[in-house]
Amino acid sequence: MTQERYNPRDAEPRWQRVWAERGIFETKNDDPRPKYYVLEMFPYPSGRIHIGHGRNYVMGDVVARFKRMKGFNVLHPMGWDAFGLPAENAAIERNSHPKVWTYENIETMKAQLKLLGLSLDWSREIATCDPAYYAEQQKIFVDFFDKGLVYRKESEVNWDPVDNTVLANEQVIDGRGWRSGALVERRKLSQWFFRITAFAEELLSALDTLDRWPDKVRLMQRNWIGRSEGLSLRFQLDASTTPLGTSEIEIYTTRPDTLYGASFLAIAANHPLAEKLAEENAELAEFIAECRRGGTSAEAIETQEKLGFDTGVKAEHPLVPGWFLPVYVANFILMDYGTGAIFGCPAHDQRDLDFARKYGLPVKPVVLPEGEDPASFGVGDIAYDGDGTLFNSAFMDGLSIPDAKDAVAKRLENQSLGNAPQGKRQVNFRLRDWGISRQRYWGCPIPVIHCPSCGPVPVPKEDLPVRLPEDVTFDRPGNPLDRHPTWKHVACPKCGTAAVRETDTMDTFVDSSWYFARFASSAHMSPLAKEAVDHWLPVDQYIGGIEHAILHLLYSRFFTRALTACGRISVAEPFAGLFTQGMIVHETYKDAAGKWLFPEEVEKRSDGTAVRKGTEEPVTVGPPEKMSKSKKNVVPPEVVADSYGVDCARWFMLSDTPPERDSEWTEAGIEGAWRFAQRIWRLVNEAVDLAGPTPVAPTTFGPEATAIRRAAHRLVAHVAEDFDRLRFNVAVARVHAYVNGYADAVNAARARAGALPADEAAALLEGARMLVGVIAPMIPHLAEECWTVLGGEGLVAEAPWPVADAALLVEDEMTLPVQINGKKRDELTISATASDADIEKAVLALDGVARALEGRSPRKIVIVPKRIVNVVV
RNA sequence: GCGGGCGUGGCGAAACUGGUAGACGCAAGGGACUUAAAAUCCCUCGACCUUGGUCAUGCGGGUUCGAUCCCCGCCGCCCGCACCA
Repeated sequence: MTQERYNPRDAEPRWQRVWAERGIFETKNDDPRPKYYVLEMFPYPSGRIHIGHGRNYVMGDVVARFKRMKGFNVLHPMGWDAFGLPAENAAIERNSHPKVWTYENIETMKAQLKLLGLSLDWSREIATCDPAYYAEQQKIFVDFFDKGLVYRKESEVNWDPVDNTVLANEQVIDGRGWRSGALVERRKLSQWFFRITAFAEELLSALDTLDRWPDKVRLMQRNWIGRSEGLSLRFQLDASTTPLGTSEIEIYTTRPDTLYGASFLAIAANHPLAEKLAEENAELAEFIAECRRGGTSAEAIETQEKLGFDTGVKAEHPLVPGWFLPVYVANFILMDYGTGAIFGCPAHDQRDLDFARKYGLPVKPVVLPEGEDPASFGVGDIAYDGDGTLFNSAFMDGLSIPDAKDAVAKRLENQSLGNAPQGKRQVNFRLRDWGISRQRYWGCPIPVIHCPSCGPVPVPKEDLPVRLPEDVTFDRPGNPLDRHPTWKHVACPKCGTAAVRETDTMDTFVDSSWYFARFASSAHMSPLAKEAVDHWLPVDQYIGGIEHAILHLLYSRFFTRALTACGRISVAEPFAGLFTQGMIVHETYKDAAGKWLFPEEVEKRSDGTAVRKGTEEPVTVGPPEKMSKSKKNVVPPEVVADSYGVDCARWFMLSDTPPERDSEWTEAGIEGAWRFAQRIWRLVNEAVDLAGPTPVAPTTFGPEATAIRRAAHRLVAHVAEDFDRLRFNVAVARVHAYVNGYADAVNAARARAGALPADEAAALLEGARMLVGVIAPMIPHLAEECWTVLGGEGLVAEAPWPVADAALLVEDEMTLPVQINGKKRDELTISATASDADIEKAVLALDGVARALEGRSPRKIVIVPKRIVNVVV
């Protein structure tokens, strides 16, 4: 018999060739079987792939292969999120072109991905930087424009005053530009926005329909959208303290009930009133300039020291005539949220309290926690934001918080300021419209022409795409499109006068907000063919990193709605099922000089120390971290493919760690996978050897054969369940457990004198076939090899999922743990159909129970069906 | 700062989300086979007490016949925060 080792270096490329030659992963849109769309978030072509990228794709591949076996017409495509900042950085650093760099990376990474043996339909491959792709995106932009979903407004960017360029948030390090080191400031720019807030309510409420999304992601989106019900309220300003023309400030609050606890008003540094006041007030102007220092990110703004500036303006309390509150400009108030102005109630808001303490403002509690004495209750360093009853609040005294909110809203709705109600109930969202303008070259051009007489005019669809010019240089900072000698100069499509193109390009999140719909059309179809999109969407299983939980997924949900609103598609939600996988981490290594080393440069000693391979030079081993090029803790797929084979890598990636958690890549782990692969290969060969040529199917099975069959059928049923729930680590554990039992059966069969009875031979072969079917989605190459040995028909990649016989899954006996007062004292094995009375009787007869009872009589016996018995004394 | 998550043996974890805590794997130790090694196979493997117990799921409380799971309060680590993708 062939007891050679399984050789992945021979088998893996061979099977990959067979799959490719037969085109079995190329999906037809007109296939009558039920559809299943599985998609992993497409990669940014950053250079080279490492095994850490692979986990995502391998998990998707298991799903794709499993669903194929289950009889679905599976769509499993791949593409490239190819626009973005790193290509421009590479262009600057190595004086190459972003396009050249990007396509070189795509070529490399595609070859690497192919090594993994993924069942991808490469015929639908896309790259977002392909004009064929972004042409459609520009059409979508024009559709959105026509539908009123695009508009222009001013918003702030990170400005590097030395390089005179806009910086991304990640390019701002500790408030300074990453190249120039200059202090970054916020600067206003006119930019394009998608009106995502038009769908805020729906994006929120539809989260309830996404029952195959992780709760945590839905919660994050809910909080991000941040619907709140509150009151918008206008404060009259003391005319003697304000410049002409400003007589009021409008604020938004979700806590109007605390209005009697107000001690100040605060407005954003870029609030129109602040800017107007600054014209007359040099000190304030200086303060505002100070506020503008630093980046635009919420993180930067909210972690900086809270500062305020008393403008001298006084605002009259709407409920207490003659009570004036000071108006501050504060660096933590965001112009983008609400009205860019708040009233501060220090007793019941921590940020307001910190501010009040800093500037010596009064702190007056108006909500009394239950059980506190109104005479003595005070607030120290911690604001009270809990439940309670209103006090110190005139007509609201004694009311609950919700009742007080209602009462004060009613009062202010009926109170006039100017000719309008002073207060208005208002639903507010934290979600802001999506700014898509980027002052960069390597992105999709925004198809707009700015005409001096017509204003911004969308480029007519027949003139699309607006192509990126390729003759650009990156020898100085700024956007090459803007300084290109000819590209932007065009005639206005409306009136023909000399006009200029928009030189901003789109946020790369736009590219990834519809790519999943692009895959629905095969290569020769139009890029967003409605029929195809409506057929394939939603994606049945989407897999990607948790870092995309909010932005990418929310933008994609918006796009689906906006495209539907434009009549381009009819889809409610883009992703019916979502799974967020963890990263692969690896130890890091540094040599004596502190330089990072690749894992293959390091030799680990049995005493736990490590040295540089082939030397005595000590190496410092660091804790496992996310695989990254910069720290060199990466394992390239080629290295694995050339040694253990990619099946072992796939098996290892699926083993042990739950897929949503980070998983550590270790040499020992991959060795374990190798041993297991060899073990399967040996067992399958041995089973074929023992059972001989395909035996006649027996009609009855003896106890040995039945035991083998029970285990196999149970394996099939359990693993199918595990795959459906994406619990790959549990599936792997089940396969291990099964193989342990199967090996025992093979050993027993071998030890048996004489020929193997036909029923056992048949059971062994069935057990092997089922095993191979079950592992096929996970380690497809080895499975094909085993399938051949077992005489399976065709390819296992195209074989149906094995069918588990329900009759073999039921147990006729059960073993119940027996507890006394919640501690396990004994076990009871009894017929699975035993009644509670039978169980009770049998339990009391147990030795362990009698011993534990020590003559006492049980007070109560809790019987949980098929689970446990607890005797309470 | 705000929002979200995670925490179980030496290590990765499992436990059908209220019912035997530690399945399965890795590492380690012992043994068999071998001239030897590799490979393979068998056994041991949370801690503490000499059977049987006691203690153990980050820490401290609570609810329950029973808590890794639910509630309250801490500690530590990770992710996101709108121009990284």
